[in-house]
Amino acid sequence: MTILTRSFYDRDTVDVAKDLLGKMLVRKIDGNIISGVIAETEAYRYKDDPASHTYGGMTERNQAMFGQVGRAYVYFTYGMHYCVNAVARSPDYEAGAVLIRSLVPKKGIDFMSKQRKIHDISNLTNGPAKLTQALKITKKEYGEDLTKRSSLYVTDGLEIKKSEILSGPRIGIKKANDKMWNFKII
DNA sequence: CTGTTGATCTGCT
DNA sequence: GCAGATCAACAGT
Repeated sequence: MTILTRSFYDRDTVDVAKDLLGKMLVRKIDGNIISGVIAETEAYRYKDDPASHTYGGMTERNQAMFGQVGRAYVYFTYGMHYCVNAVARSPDYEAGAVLIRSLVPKKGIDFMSKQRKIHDISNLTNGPAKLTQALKITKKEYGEDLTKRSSLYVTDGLEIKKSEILSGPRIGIKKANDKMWNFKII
């Protein structure tokens, strides 16, 4: 498995969201290797996207989305949940990131079960806040470099054909529902 | 400072 | 289907 290079994230946020489907998200922690195939993503941009955290400018919380591409943007929401994004945008664009919504567990299923305190594999990482809990991703991973063999990175995975990608409106948001920026594998 | 809202999940009805 | 957990950003006072 080869790690995706910085240039992979150096393109339009929506294109990167599509291309991340089928790739492997790898987490190294306490000597454990945990990995899963990315099965669902959402693109979030900037001024043309009222639903994005960055709409309205940079804040202390969202500054990672304005920073170097290929890094992790982790945010806290609803008082108890973390969600993880990969910073991605074309070079002439100010901000953007891809929310990783769902994984198919591959390695480290024992570790994930322990984190989530459940044994139902199909319920382990099928939601944005579930997968961060399963992979033990917190604000410590804010800004982690996904293009290096660090504690969190993304590698090559399955080949996904265009006909296998389903797009639709993003889930759980009320603004900008005309943007079909949710992508998943059939 | 105060009140509202939210890229969520769980558990109960 | 809906309440509850519980916090950061933001708009308003």
